[in-house]
Amino acid sequence: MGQIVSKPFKAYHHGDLREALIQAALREVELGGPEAISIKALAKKLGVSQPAPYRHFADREALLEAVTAEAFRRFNAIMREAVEKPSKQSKLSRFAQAALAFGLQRHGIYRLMFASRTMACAPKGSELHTAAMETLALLIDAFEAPAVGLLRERQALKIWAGLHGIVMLAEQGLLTGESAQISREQLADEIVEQTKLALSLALKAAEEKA
Amino acid sequence: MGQIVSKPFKAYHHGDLREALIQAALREVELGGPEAISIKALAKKLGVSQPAPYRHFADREALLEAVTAEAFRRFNAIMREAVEKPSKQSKLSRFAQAALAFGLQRHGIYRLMFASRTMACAPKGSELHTAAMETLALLIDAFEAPAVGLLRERQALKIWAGLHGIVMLAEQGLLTGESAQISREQLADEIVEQTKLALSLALKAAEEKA
DNA sequence: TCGCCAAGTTATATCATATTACATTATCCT
DNA sequence: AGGATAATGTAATATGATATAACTTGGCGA
Repeated sequence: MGQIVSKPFKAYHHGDLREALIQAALREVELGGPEAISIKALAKKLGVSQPAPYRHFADREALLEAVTAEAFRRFNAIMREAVEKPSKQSKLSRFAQAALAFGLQRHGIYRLMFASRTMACAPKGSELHTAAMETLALLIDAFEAPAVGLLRERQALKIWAGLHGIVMLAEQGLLTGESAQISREQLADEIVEQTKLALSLALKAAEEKA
Repeated sequence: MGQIVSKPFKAYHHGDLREALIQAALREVELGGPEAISIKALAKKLGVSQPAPYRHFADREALLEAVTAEAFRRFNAIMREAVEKPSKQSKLSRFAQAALAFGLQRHGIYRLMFASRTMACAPKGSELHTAAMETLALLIDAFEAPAVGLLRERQALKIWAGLHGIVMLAEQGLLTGESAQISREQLADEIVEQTKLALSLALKAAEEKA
């Protein structure tokens, strides 16, 4: 679509600066995380003046929001794909491994989505918050268990928290056990499995009551 | 000790600017997190010139490191106390609840310790990394189970990740389930319990093998 | 085609980090 | 005691980022 690339002699108008900013910012975030985004640097890299971006975004925070939204679009697509793709593992396990891989490999973007001021400030009904809740919905959906909504949701939150914790702690260098290195993937799998077990036990208990 | 307070007429020398900076910074962090620390603002608040802090810290990052170290000292003390204190709950549960409470109530400081660039950059043998590993050691210690070191460590890491995930997601506003609000404390307890269960099952399996 | 408006530009205000050169006090050594 | 010297403060300034104001350009519709 908006491939304006074929214009080396600088036109006064960029073509689609807004989109170009988002894409360039995403690249920066991937490397250095949210704090690596600098309006000034982006403008320079795109060959426009520093204030130009302010025509498209009220301030740095607004740009971050747009970038985060785009990041969520991509991330949720990847998660959806991971869950759909047929494999020997369970949907839940595939979701967990895909999320873990994304969080570790593209950690800058992951942090933007799940550990940034931008998200923390996003109010409950906002586009961003909704996008994040969509991720959660995918996770809940990946539970191939005949569980009541609320019970299943609780387990999903436990898994989400566990995965998030693994990603964040690993990147902080805090997941290194005493002696042996413990596989983060295996840790994630154990969390999935033990939570599945907890769910089935809770279901059995509820059944016996009835 | 260094209570220099009783000197309203400004002396040329502050008395103990280094310590004062750390304490003032801790207060700032408690409210606004790591990024709320501004050398300039701190200097102003303490009534010294902007460059004065640089006599005691090479740069902003160095100050953050010192603040983080102090934060860990306090946090680990609180965790130790929580584990020791006799109560009906298990040590592990007490640890979990205390850590959760700290992470939610003093979230700025928590982030400095467990989700800051400062910590991410701390090399493996550093004071900071060691302090964090001490926290993990306390958690492992709270496991009142006759488990082999490595197996117990794995479970501890799962719990740690789960707790960390709860704290971080909650503060991001992402722990809100669809309809009902789910207690974070209860969620933490469930993680502790299901991990305990996983440990006992793993022990039993290992026993049967022998 | 004329004029308007979206999207650029230059210039500038503000603020934070950090360095340099200078000033003052504390301390230590004879 | 007293003077050199190190420690700790200040003033002045460079650098780099966000953001705003006022001006300019050029595409597009009436």
